[in-house]
Amino acid sequence: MKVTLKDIAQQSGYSITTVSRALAGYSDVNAQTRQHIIEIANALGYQPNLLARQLRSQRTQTIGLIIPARDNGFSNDFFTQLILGIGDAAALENYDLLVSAQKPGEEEMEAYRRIAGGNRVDGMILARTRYNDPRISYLKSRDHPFVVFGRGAPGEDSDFPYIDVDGQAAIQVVTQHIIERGHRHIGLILPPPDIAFTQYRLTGYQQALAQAGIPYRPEYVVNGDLLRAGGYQGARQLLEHQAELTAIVACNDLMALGAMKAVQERGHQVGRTFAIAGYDDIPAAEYAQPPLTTIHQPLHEIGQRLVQMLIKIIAGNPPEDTHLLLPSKLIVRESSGF
Amino acid sequence: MKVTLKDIAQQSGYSITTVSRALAGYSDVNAQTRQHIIEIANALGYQPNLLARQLRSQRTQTIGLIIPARDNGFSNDFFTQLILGIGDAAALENYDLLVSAQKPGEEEMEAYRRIAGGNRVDGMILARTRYNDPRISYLKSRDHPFVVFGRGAPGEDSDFPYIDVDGQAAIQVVTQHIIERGHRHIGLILPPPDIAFTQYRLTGYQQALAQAGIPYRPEYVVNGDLLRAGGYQGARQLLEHQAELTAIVACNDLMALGAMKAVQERGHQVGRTFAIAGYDDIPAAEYAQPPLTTIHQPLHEIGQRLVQMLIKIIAGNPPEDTHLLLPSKLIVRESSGF
DNA sequence: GGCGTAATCCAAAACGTTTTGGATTGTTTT
DNA sequence: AAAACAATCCAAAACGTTTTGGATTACGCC
Repeated sequence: MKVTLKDIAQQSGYSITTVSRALAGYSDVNAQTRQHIIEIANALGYQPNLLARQLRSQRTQTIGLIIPARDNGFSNDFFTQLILGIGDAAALENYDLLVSAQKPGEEEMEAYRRIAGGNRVDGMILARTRYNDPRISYLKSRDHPFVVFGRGAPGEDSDFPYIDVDGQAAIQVVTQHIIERGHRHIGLILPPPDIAFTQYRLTGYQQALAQAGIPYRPEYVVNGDLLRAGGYQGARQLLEHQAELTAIVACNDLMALGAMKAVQERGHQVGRTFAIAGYDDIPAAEYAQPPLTTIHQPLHEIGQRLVQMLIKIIAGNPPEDTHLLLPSKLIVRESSGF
Repeated sequence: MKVTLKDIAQQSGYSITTVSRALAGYSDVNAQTRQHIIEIANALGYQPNLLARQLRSQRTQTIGLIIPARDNGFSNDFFTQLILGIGDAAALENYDLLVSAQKPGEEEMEAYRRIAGGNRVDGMILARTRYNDPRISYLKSRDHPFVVFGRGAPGEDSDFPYIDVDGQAAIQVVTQHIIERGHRHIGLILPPPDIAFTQYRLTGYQQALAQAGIPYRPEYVVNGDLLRAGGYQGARQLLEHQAELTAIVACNDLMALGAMKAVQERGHQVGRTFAIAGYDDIPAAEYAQPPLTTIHQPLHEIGQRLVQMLIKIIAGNPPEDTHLLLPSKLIVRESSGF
């Protein structure tokens, strides 16, 4: 049977209060008494009921995280990596993780209401910000602690705590790298337009072009679904209408791999006659043929920082700077040439 | 501020009991009253406090899962895939997931005690069984519902609910496939010996050899750490002392990829003069050069079945068969020859 | 003897639900 | 007119903690 404080109290002859305080280490209980109580607790295999403790103390030591359910059309590589980083960091701080898989949409909002509104967690971590994100408005309106991986889109005011990678700079750097390899006609495969970071990536691309004195041509830019299929289709579309292209930058690795296939099918030699670059540095990027030039984000570190920032916010002393922009790293591999 | 049943009771003039029963849909409350109460609840933005509900009703609608923290030396591809499967299935059944990242060892056991013993979850899912697994003994002794992905090792009695993939058959099939390609000197890179499934894999390998009339030679078998480095080292060791080898079967893809590197460094052409196969079908396997022949496990389906079985056990009516052995699939790619 | 102080203990309230076991009406049946 | 019944409501207990605000005792000091 479950053993409770009451059982220990009866067994030891002390009150529930004293047992509780003995086990919690308060100084107003006699050393011998405490010893005695601890022994009984161990003998009975006492484990505190965390629900009761949480209800009473109004703290859960838990962080909530809602991830997209599988069939949403997005790659999950990204989220699973993030979960690991968050999970590791949370464990170090003695927090657990409450995870719920939901499709974006009404069910997802319902999960936010249930988990955040239902007091199951002390704070939440969101990712992949969308335009006018209803999750953010909800949490803000409820005054529920949260941090976000990803700023709002350029137009929006991002007055919520976030950590982001400077995707604009990253795409600029990778585009610049492609330009340095001698390319002038460079296609771009963007994420869907409702994702908040899409605009930053486009701007980075435009900046690199401008810096090199290459005119920006909108017909070189398409949107993809962040999956391999989207990259494949996007690349085919580009190649069909813009035969002069000799390079493509894709906004994530899966799309880059899809694009690589389309480019190869068209007879180009990726890495020799055609350059391709991605973004994310997923494990498959390293093993692609040719290996994919890409942008590496420190996901594990990001997870840790998200947790640390959230915990400070929960504790009521948010860090001075709740808007963190982390740098990423260009990983040059063979797909962008030699 | 948080709005509770009490607030709705005051606002509406009814008692807390009636408010609770109205919202829960009991038939002993007048239709108009219910309507009125529901309206007030909505107006106030009422969200039930789940901690209180769980404490009172002794059900949490939550499944616990403890994953290895990052620096444990194992690949996490496997676990993250599993989390997604479990998360999706759990969401469908209206369960949430409580995840904690812990290094195997005393801290991990502590987490089991805290989470299972502390009433935070209705049941737990374990994976990667070890010899004489202390987690299993603990949960059994506590009578806490759980299911395991992975049987006990051959010698042990696996009298706990589990779902496993028939790794013995899988390795037999892949070894057989290599033999059919004409190889007679086939190395094997096993997982560490303390993992429960290691023995099954070895047996499958031996069976395939025996079936083909090839003598088993223990010097063809080494253990690796389930990481790329382990595969690399294992393969180097094999090649150094057993120069006659023309093929290597590795017990997971990461080790296979490491082995591939070692083999290539030695001047062999993988897929032509040398065959390599892995196990897991991680995303990188498809993109490896050459693409890796491997074993695909239906991880998403496994996650779903684990959840369904666990939920039945929690409800008190375990399914007839709590020992499920699922088949896997051989994925033939170029690394095993043409 | 009265008073302050320190050490040790505990009853009761509180966290926010759900459930139990009626209580109170009004209506129908005998 | 009494009895049975249906409809509607609710007070109080319970889940297992933590915390508040003392109570009790023993002791030293004036």
